[in-house]
Amino acid sequence: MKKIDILKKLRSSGLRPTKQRVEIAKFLFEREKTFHFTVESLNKLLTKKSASKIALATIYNTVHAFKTAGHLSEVEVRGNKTYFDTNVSNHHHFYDSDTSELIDIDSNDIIIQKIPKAPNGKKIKNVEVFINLIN
Amino acid sequence: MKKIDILKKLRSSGLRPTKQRVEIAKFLFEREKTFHFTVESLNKLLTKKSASKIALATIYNTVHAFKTAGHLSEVEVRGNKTYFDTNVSNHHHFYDSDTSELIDIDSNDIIIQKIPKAPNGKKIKNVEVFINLIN
DNA sequence: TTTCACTTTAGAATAATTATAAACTATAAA
DNA sequence: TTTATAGTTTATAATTATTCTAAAGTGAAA
Ligand SMILES: [Mn+2]
Ligand SMILES: [Mn+2]
Ligand SMILES: [Zn+2]
Ligand SMILES: [Zn+2]
Repeated sequence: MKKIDILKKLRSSGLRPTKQRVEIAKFLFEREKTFHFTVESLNKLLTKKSASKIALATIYNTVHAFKTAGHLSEVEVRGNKTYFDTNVSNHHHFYDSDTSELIDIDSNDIIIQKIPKAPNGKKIKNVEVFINLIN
Repeated sequence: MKKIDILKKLRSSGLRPTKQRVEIAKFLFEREKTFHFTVESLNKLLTKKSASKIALATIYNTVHAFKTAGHLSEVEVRGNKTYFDTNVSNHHHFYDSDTSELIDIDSNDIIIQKIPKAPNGKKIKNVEVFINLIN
């Protein structure tokens, strides 16, 4: 994904391409592989990488704006930090509690044969599988 | 589960059956169905139910002691609160984000046909399935 | 009974996140 | 181009969940 696409991506979702947003978006979206992060880890990586310092509040604002726009998803893992994911398609995860690392599993790599029906009046929105790892 | 069993349960895991622990244990374990809760919700329910007030720190201490003893498990759900579960066997969950409610799914009610192999050097500890619900 | 390690407790401390409100800026209109 | 303004950033305060601390209290072994 090139810079022009980043600008398009932001503009098309009603987000002004500010210096900060472009920098964060380039960091998050100009990569081959899926990226899982917390706001804290993203902040550290951005501080290390770039010259200009972005306020922590801006990173929170931006990550939430990207999530609302559908450019990031939120993943639930153990712990009290919120994890975000550049993979917004339906997929599953390995979770290595040793390193607190998430690894994507393609939706097609897990097949569920039997599943209970949803309770009274509710519908199934989606199914998420977590495979917890140990050494 | 009767009071004598509660005392046995506590003693057998090296926990002195103090007034507070017995009260919390009775509240948590003397019920037919599985119970999912946060420390905050447990605190509210205990305050409402009982005459004697238990300090919040004690509820945190006790819940963690019970978890360490294997009498409670921790469930990961969306949000930044920690959820606990009186069901300590291997099982899955429906999650109703509308009510923030967890519902147990028996391990046998979900059959996974295809699963990817664990990454290099890692082993699969367990597989957790979350079925997210909508109205 | 006495003793003491274990436990409870109030309050302080920490960690993650959100709110506030003033300064700044992208961009549409003039 | 300037100007106007709604959107954005930022430092800092506030909030929320949880853990820490250290003093007072207590269960149970001796
Ligand atoms: Mn979490
Ligand atoms: Mn959680
Ligand atoms: Zn992912
Ligand atoms: Zn459960």
